[in-house]
Amino acid sequence: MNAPTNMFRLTTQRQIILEELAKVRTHPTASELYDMVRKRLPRIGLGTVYRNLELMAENGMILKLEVGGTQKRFDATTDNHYHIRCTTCGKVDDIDVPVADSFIEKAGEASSYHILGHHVEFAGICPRCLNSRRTDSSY
Amino acid sequence: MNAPTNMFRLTTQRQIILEELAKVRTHPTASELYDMVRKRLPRIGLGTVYRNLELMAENGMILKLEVGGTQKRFDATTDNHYHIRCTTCGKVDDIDVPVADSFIEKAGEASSYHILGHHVEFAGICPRCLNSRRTDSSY
DNA sequence: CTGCATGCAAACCGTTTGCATCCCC
DNA sequence: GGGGATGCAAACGGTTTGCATGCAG
Repeated sequence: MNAPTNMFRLTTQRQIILEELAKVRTHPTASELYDMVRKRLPRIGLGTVYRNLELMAENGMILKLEVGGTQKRFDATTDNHYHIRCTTCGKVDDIDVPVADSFIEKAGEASSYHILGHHVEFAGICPRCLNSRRTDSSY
Repeated sequence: MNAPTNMFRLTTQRQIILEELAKVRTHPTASELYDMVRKRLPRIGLGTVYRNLELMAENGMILKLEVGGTQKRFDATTDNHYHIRCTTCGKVDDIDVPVADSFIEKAGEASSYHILGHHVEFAGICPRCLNSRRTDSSY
């Protein structure tokens, strides 16, 4: 048999979803991405976006971020890095805190699980939300 | 006015939900907890469980874990500690890796957010799932 | 021609909410 | 008696899925 053809086809939809995701640093949700993609492919279905994001995540082409909040978010940068989520507006940004690979080692010692990876999520309030909170004393 | 009465009443339902949650180390989902509570209060409604878990989380009596996976999980231990989630069966356990408070400091330097906290989640395969995988080479 | 991929819409599942009733203060 | 809490069921929002059609290889 020849070169494995089990790699999925790069259809127009897949290409554009990937392009739009790579364009932004904001880790959009599926429906945010849907809106972005729809500007270029008005007839695409939301199901197609979900299906392909799922597929690409399985293939390691993108990251599915299972962070807090109600919706899943997607990330075109696949190497491990940490995130910060605004507890007020829900936005998720990258944060430039060095990845602590030593964590994996410690986790291996501390647990009987077979460790696969780790993720750090900071919680905070983004500058924009901070600004609109001058009269609030709830933190 | 006298002592603030804005603390909610400790109804039977609330007490039992809290007790059942404190009993286990497994960070149950709302409906797992519902099943546990129902053994003692057969007529309790799922809505009541959700409502009270939400309330208790707001009051800092319990933790709402916004970890990966589709369902939220709850934790009666409120001090910061890290978790590990089995990517196969979805179970979430505590993991005894020391909390890196220095993270908060680094995050403050690295970001323009007002940092509130952080959470570390390890991913792995739990011993039980490892066992039922002898013939699998997918990792 | 054949099969994978798509668009569409309905189903699904976890969670939230409206409302009538209940119960504690 | 009054206000919060409950049980119940319906609504909700995000995600998944079934199916007929479309399109690339």
